[in-house]
Amino acid sequence: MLKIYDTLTQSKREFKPMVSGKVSMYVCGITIYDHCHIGHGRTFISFDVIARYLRYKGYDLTYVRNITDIDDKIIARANKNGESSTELAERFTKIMHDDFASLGMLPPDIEPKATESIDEIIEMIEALIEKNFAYQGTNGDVYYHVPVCKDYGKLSKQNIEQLQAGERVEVATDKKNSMDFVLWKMAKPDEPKWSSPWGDGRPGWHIECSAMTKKILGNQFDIHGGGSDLQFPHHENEIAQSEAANECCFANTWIHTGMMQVDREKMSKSLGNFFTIKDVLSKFRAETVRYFLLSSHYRSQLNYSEDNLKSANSGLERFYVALSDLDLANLPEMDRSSDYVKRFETAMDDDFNTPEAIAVLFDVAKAINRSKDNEPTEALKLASVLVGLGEIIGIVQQDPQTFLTQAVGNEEQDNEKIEALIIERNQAREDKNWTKADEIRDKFVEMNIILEDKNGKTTWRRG
RNA sequence: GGCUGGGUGGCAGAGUGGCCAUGCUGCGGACUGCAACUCCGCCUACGCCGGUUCGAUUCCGACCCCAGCCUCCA
Repeated sequence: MLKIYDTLTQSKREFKPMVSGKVSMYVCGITIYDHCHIGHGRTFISFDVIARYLRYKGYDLTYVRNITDIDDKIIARANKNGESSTELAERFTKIMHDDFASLGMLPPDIEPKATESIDEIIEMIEALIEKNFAYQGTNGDVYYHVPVCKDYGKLSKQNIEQLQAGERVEVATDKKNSMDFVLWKMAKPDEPKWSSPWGDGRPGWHIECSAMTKKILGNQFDIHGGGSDLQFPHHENEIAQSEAANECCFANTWIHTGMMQVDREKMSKSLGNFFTIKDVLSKFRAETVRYFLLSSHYRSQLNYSEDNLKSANSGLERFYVALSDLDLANLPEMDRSSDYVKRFETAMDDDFNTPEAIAVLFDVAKAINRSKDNEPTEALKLASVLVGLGEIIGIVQQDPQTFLTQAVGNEEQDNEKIEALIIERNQAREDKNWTKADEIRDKFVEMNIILEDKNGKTTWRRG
């Protein structure tokens, strides 16, 4: 039985989709104007694993992840670069796709863009005005009037009075209430714009997600996710807009991921303490990064550090060392009734507990190592479990030798030279010239390469 | 100030009212020409103070500390 922690009710609840066997999931993607950093990677890898596991459980999943491709920051950056906001957004969308793919993420089923949903956005704003949840200010901007929403704050457990008490000084606007937020913003000269009943302009932040969920998944759907920093105000405002406009409950389960930290501080653009996915991939293998991101629970904060990445790499090597020397080409089907599989599923059923699930994989690896020499059939069966379970979370899918010998990040790939030196050393060993053999091995150490003499064969891997 | 989440062994990180987490590192042993890998074994834990209980790291209360949100944010 799958249980998911729901932010709205602050509890783990048994997951029951609205339509038996089908799941609709909407995840807030990014506002695209720059490179993605590893914090983005963390969130979307979490949802990648959630999507993979839902499918493994047999659900027919529709996974939607949007792109917000029009917003003040995009316009500002495009102006600075001397390109159009469309060009900027398209350029970085491509880069994002590459980055996400290199981390082993499967693409979402649908990836809607705000600029392709303007009609739906306008329709929803019209509905909100008609139902008296929104109004047009004297400057032409259209606002959502928060005090009209009687349960505003239910997701983030805030109430309006407290929020107003803590509000920061802001420039004068013609909002009726300081909590009111923009639905439609009038265009200034030379800004991108779409025509609307209120004048040429663009959608405010928040409304695009309400419009896109409705367009693609309907008024109500199973899962809505995103980073925990979106809980307030973004998701709170989505709820306010959608439930008012649709007169219907919005998402049934809310999933929020924990923030990546650097030196115990949130990684963010404004603090400048971020590492882009490309930065990290220049130093570590993509699979190591993925494993690192899954090695803590998706809801907890995760501290970025190179030591943690190195430790993650060592852990992953353990899996591949266990799999090496096995006839992986003839792997049997994974036996889903195996105890390991059951333990893995129990862990994942408990709010996608990947650290616990990975612990099961290490137990499988140990069992493989024990049986490798004397029970090859058993070892191969266990290997099928390791590879099969690894696939569900997107790790341990490479050829072991490839993983263990591939160059890391910026390292030079010089396998031929390595193989030649190994032959030279083995000749020395045959001649019982231990001094020379050890000298050659010292060279390898300098190259950060570890040799292993096993069963009369020498293999190597990068340390 | 309000609202959330959290404080576990050298590090990372799960979890549980009484029994092994797991990984990385370190130490001892087996294996090895020597190593490496692997296997076997070992080490130091549950922020602090009370309470409930036969028994609490796990439940309750107070306190201390950390992070996130309350501005754009994954």
